[in-house]
Amino acid sequence: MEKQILHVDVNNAFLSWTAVEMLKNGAEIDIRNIPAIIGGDETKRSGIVLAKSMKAKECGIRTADTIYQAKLKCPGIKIYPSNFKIYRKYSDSLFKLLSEYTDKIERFSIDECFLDMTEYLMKDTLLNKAYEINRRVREKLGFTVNVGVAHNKLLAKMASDFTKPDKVHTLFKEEIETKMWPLPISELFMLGKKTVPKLYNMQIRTIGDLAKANKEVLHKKFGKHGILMWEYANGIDNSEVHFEKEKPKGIGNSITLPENITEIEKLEEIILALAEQVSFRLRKYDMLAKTVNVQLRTKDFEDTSHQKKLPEATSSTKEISRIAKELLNEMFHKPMVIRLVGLRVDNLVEKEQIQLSLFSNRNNEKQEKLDKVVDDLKNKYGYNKITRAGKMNAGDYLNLKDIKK
DNA sequence: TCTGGGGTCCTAGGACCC
DNA sequence: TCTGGGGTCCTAGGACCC
Repeated sequence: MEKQILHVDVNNAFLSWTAVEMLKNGAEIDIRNIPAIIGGDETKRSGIVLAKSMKAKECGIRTADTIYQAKLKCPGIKIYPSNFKIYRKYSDSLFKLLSEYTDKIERFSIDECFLDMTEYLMKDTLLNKAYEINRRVREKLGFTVNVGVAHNKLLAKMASDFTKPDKVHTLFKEEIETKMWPLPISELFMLGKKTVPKLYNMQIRTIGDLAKANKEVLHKKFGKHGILMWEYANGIDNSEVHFEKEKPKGIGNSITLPENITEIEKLEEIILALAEQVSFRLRKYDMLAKTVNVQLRTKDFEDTSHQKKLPEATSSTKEISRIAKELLNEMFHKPMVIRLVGLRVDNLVEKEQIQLSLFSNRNNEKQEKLDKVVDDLKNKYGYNKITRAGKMNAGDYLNLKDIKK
């Protein structure tokens, strides 16, 4: 049976949400109507554009531009800081409203949802629902969304990306040729900046070109990705709306350092702070990790990473930081100049499953209790207030405000 | 004061086993 | 004296997404 899918995409999410919040707090101006961006902090060397207003877009500003570039393109641009706590709040309000339409919602990202509306079989009914969602979000929540309507997720997502803002678009099978095939391949979901030039060299410029290209040639040249892009170009996507909450497959935190670091001792302090952060999040999910991974980025943007599989899954801060330090020492050699340090854990398993099948040892139990005491304090008084005694506060380097869910 | 941070999935090569 | 070959696990790196 054919599915009925909606894709709901918030227009300029971070900027719109900031605008709504500012208006609520009595602001005179609506930053959606002026050249404005949400940007990182240049003094912390995280100066990139996270979101832009339509007027900023007209200046040629793109997401992920540096703030520096944005100022060149549009002198006088207004810049506002990001605030993920607020984004979460508005994202939740959207999700709640959409939940009135179906339980089968997949939260694809903080500002995008897929809805499986297969219960609305009549095309007119489905379209009416799409328009109703579009209108009610605007009226009740104060920001706008695009809604894409189609028979699968890929086409719904492509549709919501057509003209913006505050629009409803359809992309049914019979519309693929006229609405999607003329678009440049760069518009196709999953075609990024590495693949697009390669396709250009093969004289494949539009999504239509790709749709008509030889599938086997693409397979040979791009592997699985080649098959995927050919299917997407032809509007083929049989994936389901994953409406059930999924456990994370990995958890990581990384930090671009305010200043480059050349001393391994300092890197170790950062690693410790990251380990506290990552293992805290891991324990919040009641999960254990089997793999620890450390990433370094040099001043020249060269990335390296080392990882290690553990003999036993763990969520202990001490254990994770111990492994991470080993990995760091493997990777680091003088005279490296480090810009970014990252720590992530992968191969996660649920704690319950492990504990049933393993003898727990005394030492682990003690460590677990210690971690729990610290976690409870952090949950009660806020993450930043509580740090391990002894060390200088490596957390000072880290931007910890966003990690609490 | 140029280039974030959090994810998922895939690939290729080496080790190891039968 | 001509070096199989398939399968799995692990690691490092890369591509893509928002």
